[in-house]
Amino acid sequence: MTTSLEITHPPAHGDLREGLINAGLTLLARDGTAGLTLRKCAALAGVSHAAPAHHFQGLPGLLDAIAARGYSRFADAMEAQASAGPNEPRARLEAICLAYFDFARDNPALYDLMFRQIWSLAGSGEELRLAGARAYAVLAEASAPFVLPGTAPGVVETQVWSLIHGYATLTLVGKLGRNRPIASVEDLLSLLRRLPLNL
Amino acid sequence: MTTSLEITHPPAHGDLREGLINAGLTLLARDGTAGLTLRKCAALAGVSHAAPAHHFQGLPGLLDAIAARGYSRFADAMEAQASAGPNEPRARLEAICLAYFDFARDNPALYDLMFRQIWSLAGSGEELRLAGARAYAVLAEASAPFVLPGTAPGVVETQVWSLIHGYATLTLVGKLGRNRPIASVEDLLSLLRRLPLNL
DNA sequence: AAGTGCGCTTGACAGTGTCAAGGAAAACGG
DNA sequence: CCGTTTTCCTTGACACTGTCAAGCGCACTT
Repeated sequence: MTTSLEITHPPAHGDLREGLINAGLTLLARDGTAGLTLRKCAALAGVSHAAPAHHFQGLPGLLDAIAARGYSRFADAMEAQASAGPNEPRARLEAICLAYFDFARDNPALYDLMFRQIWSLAGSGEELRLAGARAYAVLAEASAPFVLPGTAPGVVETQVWSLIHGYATLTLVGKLGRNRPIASVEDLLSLLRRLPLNL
Repeated sequence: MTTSLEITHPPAHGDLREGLINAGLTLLARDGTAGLTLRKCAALAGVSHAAPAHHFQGLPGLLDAIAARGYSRFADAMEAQASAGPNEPRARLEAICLAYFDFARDNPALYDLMFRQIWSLAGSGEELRLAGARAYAVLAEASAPFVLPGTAPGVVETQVWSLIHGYATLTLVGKLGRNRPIASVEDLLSLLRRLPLNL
C-alpha cells in the first residue's frame, strides 16, 4: 500500500518545508490536482501525516507555498523565452505569450493550482504575492510598448493577459476544438497584432 | 428563477433528480464550490445520503447534470441580452460579452463548475454536451460577421471566447486589480473593436 | 392475492484535513 | 557534565467526504 517513492534521507533540520513543497510539486505533476494531498505529501517527504501543519498553516498554507513556487518558475520561463528572441516589442510579446501557453500545457495541474487559489486568504501569503507580482511584471513589461499615451497601462496588460489566459484555460479543460477545429496559439496572437505600437 | 427546492415529504416519482439538481444549484450559490457535496445535496432534497447514486453515477454524474443546467441558463442569458439591444453585429457581440461576464460574476461557483469539469469523463454526458454546444452556438453566431473570407470561423470564435473567458476567470479569482487598477469590461472590449467586419 | 422490481435507506469502509496532547531530541544555561 | 527549555515532530482521535453492498418498502403486474 505504500507508494514506491520514499525519501531516504532523514530530513536535515531546515529543509522539511522544502521537501514538502517538492513532494507537492511531484504529486501534482504525476497524479494531477486530485493526487495532491496533505497526507500524501507528508508520506512522500517521509514524515507523519500531521507534520505539514507545523510548517504551513494547514492545507491552504501548503498550497500557497506550492503556488508561489509555481509562479517563480512561471516568471523564469517567460523571461527566458523573451530573452531568447529578438529584442523587438512584437517579438517579445509573442514570445511571452507562447511561453505562457507552453507552461500551462506542460504543467496543467500546477497552473490550475496557481490560478485557482481561492483559499490563499489564509496566510498573508507574502511569498505568493511576491512571486505573482514578478510574473505579472514580465507581462507588463512586454505590454508597455503598446500602451498609448493617455491610457492606463492596465488596459493593454489586461487585454493581453485575458486573451492568453483564457486560451490556456480553455485548452486545458478541453473546451476548445469540440465544436470547431482548434485554433492555434498563432491564430490567437493575430488579434494582438492589431494592437498599435506607441512609437 | 425557479423555484422551491424544498421537498418536504416523500417526493413524487420522477422529480428527485430535479430536486437534487436544484439543491446543488442552491448550495453552489449559497456556500460556494466547497459547499457543494453529495450528502448535503441529498439532505437538502430530503433524501438519504446515498440516494443520488441511483439517479446519477456518483458525484461526477451529479456535477455533470448541474453544469448542464448551468450552460442552459448561460445560453439563455446571452441570448436575452443580445436580443435586447440593436440588431447590429458589433452591438450584438458586445452585448453577448457583457452577458457572459455578468453571468460569471453573478454565479461564480456555478461558472467555475461549468468550466472546470475535468471529471465529466464519467458519463457520456449527452445532456452536458448539448447544453454546452448551445451556449457555444450563441457566441459563434455573434462572431460570424467578423469571419473574414478564407479564414476558419473557429479563429474569431476562439479569439472572442478566450478574451472574455480569461477576463472573467481572472476577475473571479481576484487576480485583476492587484497590481494595477482594474480594467473594465469595456476596456477589454476595445480590443475586439479592432476586429474588421466582413462586409 | 401473490410475485416482482424499482427506489430508496441503512450501515460500513477507506480516505481527507484538522486539532489536542505528548514525546524525543537538540539547544541552552549553569 | 547535567538539568531545563524550546523546537519539531508523532500519535491518536474527530468530523466529514464519496462509494459500495445489502436490504427494506411500496407500487405495479399477473
